[in-house]
Amino acid sequence: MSAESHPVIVAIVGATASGKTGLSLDLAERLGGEIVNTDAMQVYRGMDIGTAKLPPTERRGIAHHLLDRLDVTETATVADFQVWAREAIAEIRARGNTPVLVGGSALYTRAILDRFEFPGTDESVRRELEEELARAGHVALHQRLRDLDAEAAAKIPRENGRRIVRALEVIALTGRPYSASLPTPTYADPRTVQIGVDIDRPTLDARIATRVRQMYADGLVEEAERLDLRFERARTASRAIGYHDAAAHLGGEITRDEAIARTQAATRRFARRQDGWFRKDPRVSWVRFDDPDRVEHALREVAALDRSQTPEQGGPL
RNA sequence: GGCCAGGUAGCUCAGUUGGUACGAGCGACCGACUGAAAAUCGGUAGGUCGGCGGUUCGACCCCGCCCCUGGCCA
Repeated sequence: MSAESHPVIVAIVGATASGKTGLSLDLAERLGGEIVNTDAMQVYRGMDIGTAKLPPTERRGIAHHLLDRLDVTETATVADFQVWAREAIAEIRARGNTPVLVGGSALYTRAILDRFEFPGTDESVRRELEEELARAGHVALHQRLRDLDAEAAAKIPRENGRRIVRALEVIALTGRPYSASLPTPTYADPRTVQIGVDIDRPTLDARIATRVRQMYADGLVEEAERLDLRFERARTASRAIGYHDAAAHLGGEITRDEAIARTQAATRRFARRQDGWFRKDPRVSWVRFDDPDRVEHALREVAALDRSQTPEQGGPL
């Protein structure tokens, strides 16, 4: 297949509950697309209600990739996801279909779309640093980082133990300084378009409130009980919003209403953070969540890119 | 109706032995972000300290009355 006929990569971004899913299905239908999940938590099998995973019956016969890939006891990582997603995109394009990425994990999306390389990891190095963090505290570790890599230390807050540990890990592994800031966004494949779903906060907050209540009606508490996401056995999956609140209610620590309120608040905060990520990316084209012509607008963006790119510029990933 | 406890930031509560609140957590708002990212972390804005009178140089803290909340007794 020649480069110029390679379908454009489309990514739908935006806050949770903004309406990304519906738009992505419409676009996939119109473009001959397949969906690639870019949500860090929907990769887990069994985490359905709490992650608002689209049930198979509602997928309109469109292929969905990178859902249900891991057991909750496994650790999801951006680096793995980057590889999987790029493989999926290449396969979809090889079939002549358009990859439509959908999800709210901004770092995942950037890692897939942009030139973005991860320096590697080592379990024992990491564990040692984490133990040291717990033992000596973040001030001591930050001091050490400053001795080894003053530039990284200046960019990573002293209080952020997590990022300090990662910086020290990379330095230990590569012997080189750690780049503590994000690279200038550059698409790995120029034939990429990002569509953001724009929604006002009062409406978004109302949707989040409704969604969480619906999750409880649909059996989130039972799902949480079934999955048993204790941190010791589900290091990453246990961090998903909603499950610990449901578990706390299950354990009688808080009422159902308190659990719902907490999850709604956490989801709101999450949505704000997501929005911040996508808003500052100038490459995103925004469509209003309630614009009757949003699908047409999005299609126009894709078509515009198709026209403007020459074959030489648009190589496959 | 009587007694007790309490009314301090949007919420839950600290606190001042009378000298114009170091308030805290949560929330809200803004921001950072390269292998857990639905994570991790930083910053900012919010208070006539229930109301009205009194005592005092000065009261959120003392006195009186009133209103509200919870509990107990009738």
